Amino acid sequence: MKRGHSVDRVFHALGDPTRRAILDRLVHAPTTVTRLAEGLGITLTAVGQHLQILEECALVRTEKLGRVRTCSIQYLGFDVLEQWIRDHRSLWARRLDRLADVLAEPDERK
Amino acid sequence: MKRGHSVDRVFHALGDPTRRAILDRLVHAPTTVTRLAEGLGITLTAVGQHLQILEECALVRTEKLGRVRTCSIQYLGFDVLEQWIRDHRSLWARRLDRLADVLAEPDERK
DNA sequence: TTGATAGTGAAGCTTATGCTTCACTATTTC
DNA sequence: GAAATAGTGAAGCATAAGCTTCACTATCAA
Repeated sequence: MKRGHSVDRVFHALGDPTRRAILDRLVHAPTTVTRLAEGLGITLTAVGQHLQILEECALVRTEKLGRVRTCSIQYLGFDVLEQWIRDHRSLWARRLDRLADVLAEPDERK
Repeated sequence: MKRGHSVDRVFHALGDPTRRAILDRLVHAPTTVTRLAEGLGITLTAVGQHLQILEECALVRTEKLGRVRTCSIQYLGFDVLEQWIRDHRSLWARRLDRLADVLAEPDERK
């Protein structure tokens, strides 16, 4: 599927438990592809596929030195996520305010 | 797929753009299944399926009165999401602190 | 009571997703 | 240089996800 917008990609990336497990791991310390694969009990290839997705939405950054690729968490993607929540919270709050206004209006019933 | 934990379900639910579109709609005001279907250009059935998922992870609450089901946003699910981010941020911060400690240590090189 | 309206349930279709295997390329290390 | 190590790429596979259609139920309205 074509994932256009960044919000879209971040949520899609985080929708998978294995990818969140990778982040759980990286949040403690950077690590290599092989170590991730060992910890998760999946192949190197599978990890590589997840990493690609995580990199595309700026949740992870990787760097290859020699033959070993080191992965670390990147907070850019998380910011997108937080912004989304903030936006929704503010709309939600505004709606509650409107509701409060209505309720606060003088009782016009007879 | 069996979705066990609530974090798991919330992220999975939010991973789909149509479901986020539903929330975008509901954050402004509660609405009915039919209206949602019209706005999204999909069938009532499809909306019903999405609603079930959104309800299961406490992102939406619905109530059927007569023959019409009214859907409204529910913030319980969002709390799970925010908590997850907070947890990761704090771990991330701790890691940066450790790094800072290391960097702050008196230079022992000769 | 007849007809329209609002939604539900089951089945099936198509595409996406997560994973594996196998072959292959770089790097180290002995 | 030979053997081990770290990772990549292409192909394929099973399952899941998102939809639709069609048949059906429940409610409201004339």
